[in-house]
Amino acid sequence: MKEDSKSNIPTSVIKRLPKYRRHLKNFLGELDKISSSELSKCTGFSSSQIRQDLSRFGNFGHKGYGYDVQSLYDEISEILGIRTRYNLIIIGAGNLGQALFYYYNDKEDFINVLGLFDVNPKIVGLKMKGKEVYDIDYLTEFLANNSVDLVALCVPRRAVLEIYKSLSVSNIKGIWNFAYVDLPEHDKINVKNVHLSDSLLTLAYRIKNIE
Amino acid sequence: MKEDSKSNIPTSVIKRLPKYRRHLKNFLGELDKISSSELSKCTGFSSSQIRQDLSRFGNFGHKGYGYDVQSLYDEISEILGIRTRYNLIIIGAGNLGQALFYYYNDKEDFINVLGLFDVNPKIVGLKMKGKEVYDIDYLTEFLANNSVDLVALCVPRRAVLEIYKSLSVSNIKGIWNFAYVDLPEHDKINVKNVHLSDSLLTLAYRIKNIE
DNA sequence: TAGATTGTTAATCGATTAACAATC
DNA sequence: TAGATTGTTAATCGATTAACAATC
Repeated sequence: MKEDSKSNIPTSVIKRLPKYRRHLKNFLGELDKISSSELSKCTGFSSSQIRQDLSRFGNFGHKGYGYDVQSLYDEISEILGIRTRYNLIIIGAGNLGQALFYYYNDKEDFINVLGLFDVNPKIVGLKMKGKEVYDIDYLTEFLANNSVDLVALCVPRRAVLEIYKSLSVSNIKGIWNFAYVDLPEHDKINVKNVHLSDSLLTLAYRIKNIE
Repeated sequence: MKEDSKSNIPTSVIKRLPKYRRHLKNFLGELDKISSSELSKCTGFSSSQIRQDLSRFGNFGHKGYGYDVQSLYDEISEILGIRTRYNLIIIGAGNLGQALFYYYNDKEDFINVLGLFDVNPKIVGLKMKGKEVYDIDYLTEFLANNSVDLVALCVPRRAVLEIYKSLSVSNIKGIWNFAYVDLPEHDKINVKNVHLSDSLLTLAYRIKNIE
């Protein structure tokens, strides 16, 4: 990694990295090497863009040869910071919270689900695949006594502010927010607002205007 | 709407429209008018950008006054194409499919959920809020006999290809795809790939690199 | 070696911001 | 009217693409 350029990587570049990684993952064990033009075919990004994106982080390729699939995969994983493990809690154990739970629990190496939180007495205390659903009232204490890195926030809009109060004074590093409100900026906590409804609206636009 | 510029609106502009609309919605009934600089404060986009975005679609503002909240909200809804109603089916009635169902069923005017589809015999035949969970084998027939506009695709990756075959020869207008594969381009069907995992990875990057 | 393909520089293209005349 | 704020043009900034020397 080029130390000096670390923090001025444009967001547009970062957003492409997961897609590179996803396709490389498909080729693991199948291909030894891949060229930027082959990677272009499956990702849809231009080969020129791919080469320029990658060269921001180092010289991963070999002239006249291409990129080693396994090591490029590893490098991108490293850049994304997912060769370490993050402890995650899921707040809101409704359908969306459970969907994320079943998707990430024991499936992705870099995610370790510590537990879920909810207000609903009917599900508080249940165990899902060995992980407990805690009462939301226990959140602050839990945050104080456990090393939580990431929070997936899957609660209704009206519940967000109260929960955010607890989160904002904790040591968590990031919030993956699915509630349909933009969470405010925070000095120490990175927030990723995922607004599913917004993506549906852009699809609606395309349906209407681009036939 | 400026007829001639309709189809060359950049994606970057379209992506901002849902956020404008969301904040305007919050102001409905509270405020009569809003200026681009007030809208800038709550959305985080610059007032200059807001004015330029909006002016692509028409002269919605009044000099020296600002924008009428209600009518700007209506105009943006019109631009996004959500003043008509779309018939939606949800394929895959697991946690994610159900989450979308409970969120959109009878809540958003522009979405009308016709039903859900699944392979699991345990849930096929169930009714959720009056809407049935159909057997996936019934999909092709259903598509032929009903006017389906939109499909939310919430099935595991391995099930996607088979389902896509049916969808690609139907009259649907759009696919909101949550499966972790990129669906191919299609002449008549707009595809919106929502890769939640990719957004988690970009959050991981920020946690590692931007403190 | 000859062919292939990277990494990088320069050129192009597009998107954002600044500024201000028009005008309510 | 005077103050406020739009819509639009021009300037700036950033991102993508094209081209090619370096070299495996």
